[in-house]
Amino acid sequence: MELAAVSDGHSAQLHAKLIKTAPHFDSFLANYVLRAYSKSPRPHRALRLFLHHHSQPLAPIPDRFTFAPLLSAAARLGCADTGRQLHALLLKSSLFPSSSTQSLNSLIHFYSSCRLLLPALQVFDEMSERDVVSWTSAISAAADADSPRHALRLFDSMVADGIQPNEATAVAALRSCADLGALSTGRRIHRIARVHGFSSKPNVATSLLDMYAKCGRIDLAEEIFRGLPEKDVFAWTAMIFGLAYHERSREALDLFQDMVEMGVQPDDRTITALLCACRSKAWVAEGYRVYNNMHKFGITPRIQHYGCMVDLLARGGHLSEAEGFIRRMPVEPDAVLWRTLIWASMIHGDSERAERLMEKRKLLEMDPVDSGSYVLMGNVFGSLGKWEKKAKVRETMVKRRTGKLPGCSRIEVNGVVHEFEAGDSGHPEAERIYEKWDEIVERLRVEGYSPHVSEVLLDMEDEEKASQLHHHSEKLALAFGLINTSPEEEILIVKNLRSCQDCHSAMKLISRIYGRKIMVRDRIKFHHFSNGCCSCGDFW
DNA sequence: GTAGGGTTAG
Repeated sequence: MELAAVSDGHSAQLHAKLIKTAPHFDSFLANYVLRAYSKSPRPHRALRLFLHHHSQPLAPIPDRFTFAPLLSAAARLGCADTGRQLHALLLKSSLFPSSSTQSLNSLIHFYSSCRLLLPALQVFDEMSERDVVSWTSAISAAADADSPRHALRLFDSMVADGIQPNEATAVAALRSCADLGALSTGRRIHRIARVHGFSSKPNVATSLLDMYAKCGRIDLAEEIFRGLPEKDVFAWTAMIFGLAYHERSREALDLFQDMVEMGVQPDDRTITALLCACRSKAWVAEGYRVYNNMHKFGITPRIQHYGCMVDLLARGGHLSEAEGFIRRMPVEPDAVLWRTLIWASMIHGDSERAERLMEKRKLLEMDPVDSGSYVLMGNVFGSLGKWEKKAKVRETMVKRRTGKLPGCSRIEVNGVVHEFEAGDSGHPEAERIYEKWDEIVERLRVEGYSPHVSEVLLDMEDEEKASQLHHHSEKLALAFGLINTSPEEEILIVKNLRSCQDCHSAMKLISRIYGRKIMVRDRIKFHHFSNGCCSCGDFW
């Protein structure tokens, strides 16, 4: 009875009483309380109780059930140092290395929660015995740390090791497939889930729905959605996002109406999905309507909602309105938000505004590790013909060694995901890919295509600019796809940035010349290219 | 009496 109260985490008196009676506390009871605290709204109480025990002469002895709740509390609190100390304590304890699998599983999860992928994988690598939770924790860690290819490699190793995936494994692996656009791998996981009978569990079904939508099969996503007997906010939101991603904005907004009529309470992500639907069609009035109605659902706008609104206004050319919107919003704008407006200013030909915002906002100081700001600044200076300034930005970027990839494209062929960067020559088939692209360029030229050299904001000759454009990552991925897929197959390319003008024009023509259906998923929407046209109607 | 798990502005 009393312990049930502890699990609510609200009973301070009971906590004090438990601490006083510590000498009578055996390990079983102590672990029970630690577990209850770690799951409560105040997980730090678990850590405090453990520390208290540690200083007692008759303290309960830590056993194989003790570390998991502590590490889980440290993970929830994001206490990296506390978790590291627990790690050290665990290694020193008599529990290690025997009967430590569960504790080490929690340790993997702890490192992953603190965004420390390498230590998480190191713990996993050094484990003498791994169960399904160890594998799943490692796969989730990789998936969370933007290493979806690594996550899928781990998934394959797990299956090869004869460990059966469960629901949690499927969810983590499906998220990686969704990230990568790895449709055939996603389908394989769907089959596994069906065989094991958990494909209709709400969390798995939502992951499947999301995976199909992000892998270009919105039809299969809808099929799963329709088949769900109970649709919760996760399922509705994932479906609305999917429709928005595929530019079926009207249906996305209508689906939201259905959701509300069904009595399902939207959350802040549902609103984000709606705003994305409005943005992709440049529906300013609809966007404002969604934004102004948020409070009716008890939802306070957050930076992502402001971000969508600014993008909606700025991309539609309402630059001053977007800037005013940023100045009036009650939260501090971040680098992403300023970049959105600066980028839109540049593409709408207002490079002066772009430069003013950039310099005034000290963009590079806001987020010095994200290469996005450097690339954008370089582009703005390029558009103004300020080559020295552009060179200087580039120099700073190299000096600071910013980690993130500026642009890459991925394509799955025969169940394997291939990744390309601009000008990439690292792929084993690089030579064939470049030859293929030369052939494509020749056919494009016959059809009257000329490269959009004005898009290359570098101080160089047109010929060199054309060569730069030709080696954009999505073109390399496409050339690879054309070589390695059969003519009736639809090609899906996943890009981490927005589409560029030249690639967009080229994709349209290639879809006609080669008679292929090509899908490009960029940062914000799907482009379905077919017979010389794109579903986005050339607005993005 | 164990650990991990669905949608998320660019």
